[in-house]
Amino acid sequence: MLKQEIPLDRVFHALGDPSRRIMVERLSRGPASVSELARPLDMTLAGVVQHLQVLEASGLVRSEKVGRVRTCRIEPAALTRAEEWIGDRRTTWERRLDRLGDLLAEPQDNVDPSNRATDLQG
Amino acid sequence: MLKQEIPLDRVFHALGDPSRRIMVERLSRGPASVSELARPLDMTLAGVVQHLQVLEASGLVRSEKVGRVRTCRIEPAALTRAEEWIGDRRTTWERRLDRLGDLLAEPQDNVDPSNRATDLQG
DNA sequence: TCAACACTCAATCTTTTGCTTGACTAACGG
DNA sequence: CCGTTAGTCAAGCAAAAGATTGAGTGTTGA
Repeated sequence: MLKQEIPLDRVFHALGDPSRRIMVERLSRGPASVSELARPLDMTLAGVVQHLQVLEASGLVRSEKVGRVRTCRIEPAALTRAEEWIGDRRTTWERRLDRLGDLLAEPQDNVDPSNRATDLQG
Repeated sequence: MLKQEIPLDRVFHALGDPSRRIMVERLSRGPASVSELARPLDMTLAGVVQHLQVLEASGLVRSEKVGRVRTCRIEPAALTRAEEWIGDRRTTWERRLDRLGDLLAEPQDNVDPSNRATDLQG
């Protein structure tokens, strides 16, 4: 297995830096060399390489060197996992709000006390 | 406007910490007090409060104090913005791959040189 | 052949994080 | 009232992060 299931932790952490997000944005438009990634970044090349390492460790980016240029490309799977995590949270609270709505729609008299709205309010 | 457009930067940064993600997970299931949030977190209450501050600064969480208990609840909008950012990246590279597919499907002779696949490979 | 290019590596430095401790305040609850 | 609960605040501290510098390597193109 080449996909060694990198912790979501690293993915979000990697996305937490603005320079790295700019790099990801660029790479979503197509592969790029390290220098290309560095161009918009007011930072030394060495700095960019360090960000690149974080991105690779997070599984968001993959790169390979041919000759003297390293070509980087995005790894969609990692991005998708992060998106899914957020989506899961959304589904959770949406379902909660639905249940809350149902309870409020119910007639006041006829409520099973073992199924109160106690920890649903919000 | 109460929604003062918090930078995506803070949102991703906030999600980059595992303890904070656990807090967000808990809050997506419904509102909670600070102590409740602290329960699964092997950390002092003071530590949790600091994480909470980061979450509030990111717009992911809102809280209000009644009596001596502070009740925290999730702010879905911030989460959605992060999800959308990722979604936008996905759309960008999906479209790119589509264009690439079209080009590969095209007959070799009949290609407009001003519209080459040069920076589409990947 | 050789200068320019595209990195690469290691050391260093500063700032930001994540966390603790300890002292403090303000509700409850009996 | 007074002890417990629930949080708040300010230092302080070790570790991680973001960046720089400077020196070095392998490639490429003229």
